[in-house]
Amino acid sequence: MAFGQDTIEQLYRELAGGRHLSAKLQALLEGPLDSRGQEEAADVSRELGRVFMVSLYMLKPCSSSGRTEEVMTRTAPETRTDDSICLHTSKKVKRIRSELVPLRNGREEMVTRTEITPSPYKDGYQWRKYGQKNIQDRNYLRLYYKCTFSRERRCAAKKQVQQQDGGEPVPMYLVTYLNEHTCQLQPQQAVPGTPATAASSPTTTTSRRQSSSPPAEGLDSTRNGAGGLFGRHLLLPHAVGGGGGGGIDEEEAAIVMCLATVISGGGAAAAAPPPLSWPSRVVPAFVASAGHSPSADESVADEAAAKMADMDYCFQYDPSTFEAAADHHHRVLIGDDGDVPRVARITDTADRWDVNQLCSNH
DNA sequence: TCGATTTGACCTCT
DNA sequence: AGAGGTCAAATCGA
Repeated sequence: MAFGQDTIEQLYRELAGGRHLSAKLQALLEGPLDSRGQEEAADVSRELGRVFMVSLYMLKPCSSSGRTEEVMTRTAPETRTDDSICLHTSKKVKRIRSELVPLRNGREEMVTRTEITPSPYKDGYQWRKYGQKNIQDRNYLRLYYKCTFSRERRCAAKKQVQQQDGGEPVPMYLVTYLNEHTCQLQPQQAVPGTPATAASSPTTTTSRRQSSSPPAEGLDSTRNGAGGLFGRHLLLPHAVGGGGGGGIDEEEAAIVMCLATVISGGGAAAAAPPPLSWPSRVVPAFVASAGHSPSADESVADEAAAKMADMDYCFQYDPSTFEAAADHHHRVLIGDDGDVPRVARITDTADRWDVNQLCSNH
């Protein structure tokens, strides 16, 4: 899953454009639809389809390339620990992830961290391999490790290493850490290019003989030297907060859901996976009803701000989406979080407020 | 001899 | 029944 800054910016532009198209389409559908309007709506619809295609295309190759410098997260709450992505972080997902994860063997364990890394052994702990398994639809075996001190110190820490498919030229590995170390050993500060020794400092135990299993080849970072070139580990923030992940299908469903919510204008915001982390606090500045100059409406602002703060859902804000929201008879809440402007679109429905956040993380 | 890895069998869940 | 995770005897190398 490779998302360079350029890719994210391009993706953002696509989605922002799609959001604008959605508003345009909605406006067309709300008015009388003559033949010319139908034609225009069809054009907009086709363009929307293109936005989906481009966005999905931009996301798709990332799931298999395994090289990224960007923070990613999974969105599906299921417990599989395969690689899967969504662009942004969900507080809700994080909460789910931080709970105990029931594994297939009936036990419950805590996923404490997930990494995509070219050097899965450079984590500063000593591990003992206790098994490997062929996983369905995977080209490489999944390797299972326990903390070397699992017996003598009853350390429950485990990790799973899964080489990612299509990791050419540099193989990438999804490393899932289960349970915290209770062996009281501090992880070694990995020094790029410096092979760690088990005697002097805790690190992953390396095989002393040639392995017969394919995934072991090149896995040892002290052998392939990957640590020096690729010492940067890629954290999946959902998992930093704890949690497992979803499969590729779930991932794609989540991505489509994200995109669909953007395009649709977000009536189902509360049910959709949130892309970006929401600011720690929202200070409402004013509420502007569409078509009117900003007016003080503190009760609405307070209510909306409270709702926003309780939600995980936000998108990056840009003027076009803001205008699109305003154009469609929604109130717009503008707040700020320190020096970062926050914008939300508020839909006043019969029995509740729907607040769709459009925020800036610039 | 000791400790780590390998690998087939077993267990549990879906 | 199949899949994922774990166990433990066999194996290997220092």
